[in-house]
Amino acid sequence: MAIIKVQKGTKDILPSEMSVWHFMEEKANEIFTKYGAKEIRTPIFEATELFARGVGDTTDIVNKEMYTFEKSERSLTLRPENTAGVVRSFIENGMHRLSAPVKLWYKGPMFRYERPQAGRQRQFHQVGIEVFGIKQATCDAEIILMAVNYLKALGLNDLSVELNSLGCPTCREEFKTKLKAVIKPYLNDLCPDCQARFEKNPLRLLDCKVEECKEIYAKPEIQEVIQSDFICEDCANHFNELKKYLDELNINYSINKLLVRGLDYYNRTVFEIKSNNLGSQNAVCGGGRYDSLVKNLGGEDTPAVGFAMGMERLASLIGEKQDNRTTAFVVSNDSLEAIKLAEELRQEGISCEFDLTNKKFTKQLEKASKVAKFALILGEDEIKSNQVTVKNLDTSEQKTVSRELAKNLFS
RNA sequence: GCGCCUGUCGUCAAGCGGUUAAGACCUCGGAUUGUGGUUCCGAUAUGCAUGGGUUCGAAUCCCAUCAGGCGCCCCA
Repeated sequence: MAIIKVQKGTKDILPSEMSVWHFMEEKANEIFTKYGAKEIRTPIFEATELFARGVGDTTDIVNKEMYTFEKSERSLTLRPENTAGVVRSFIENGMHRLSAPVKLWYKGPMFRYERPQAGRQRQFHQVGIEVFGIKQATCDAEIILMAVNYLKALGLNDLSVELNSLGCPTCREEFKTKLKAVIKPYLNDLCPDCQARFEKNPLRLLDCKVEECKEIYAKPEIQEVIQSDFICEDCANHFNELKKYLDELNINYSINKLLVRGLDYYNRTVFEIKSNNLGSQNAVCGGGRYDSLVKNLGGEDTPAVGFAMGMERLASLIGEKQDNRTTAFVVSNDSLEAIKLAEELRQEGISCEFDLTNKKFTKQLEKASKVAKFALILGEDEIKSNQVTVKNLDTSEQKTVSRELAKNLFS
């Protein structure tokens, strides 16, 4: 009979990898809590409309990557990202009445129907944070600080922060109009993708990888528009303030005018953190400001900033696997005494196993050396004298002591 | 959705049109019989992703499907 396999683009996270995942999750809790953030868990599926209105129905994520299904005449969708869900919860639970800022962090699985490749799956995990209620650039700075410090806490380096400002809807529209005007004469020479982008998302034209397109965008009159600081005075002030904070905080970053981000809700600050040790899917963190999303989803007008990180990508950078051996393994041919001793130790908080099949002594010791740090030898002599021999399986040192003292020897 | 590459035991693999489909690790059993991770024996693919072809003969060549990798698109 054919075996059933994991679905394309999904993966088991196996016991041998679990220490890395616990590490990422514990650090997230530890670091984000330091900044006053609280964890929130929202449902895996939401109304399809939430994502259409939230993420934006011109985006690829909504157009072709969602897992959508019908149930009882409702259209439901597995969340492709968690910002929309968190915003929904923020509105629904009246969190705008809480004292600002409201800082919410989350972790969990997301679903996108994409062609899998290295660093990209159909079910993947993100950790992220959303901060509501602050329009000042201090908040943008603090968000970036949180991201950088979290990555640092994971022991990651060789990362670069890229930053851009998209302006506000008003100045961005002006820029789009100008950009389209200079590019229009060359429209027929552009690649098919770019021709589609021209209407859909002109800002994305700029980072096309096709040579012919790059040549066109390199033309002086187009470069002039691209390099121009199109953003309005308010937006420019906001951006300058953010840069000042980052400079003072010694956070290295580079300005990337081509950094756009694919989700519709961003305005002003956008940023990405990339690793130089990944393949083409090298962004480990993406985020930015989204001042109109809460209002667009029916809430009070509330500014917000957030980011999300891909945990599989982080895990592949952390890499190292930790020792997940059981602490102790009871070696004894008296199963009853063995199970009793093992249970005593578990009550003391020590992880402990013993041989359930009552194999020969040498086999049990061999087994112990494979799965545990210490062997607890419990033979006839030890049982009689209420003692146990504790053997360190790495150093081969051993000591016979009373049962009460045995638990102090594991370290 | 598009382009290129790959698919042999749980894992890493040899194999290049005719072999009993190497080898290593892991796992399991045994020897040494209260001291393991060293050593020594032994077990483990009637099968080469799946389905079709070509051939006297296919893991080896061809086609399709599926899966994986890499790149594009997009994104974490």
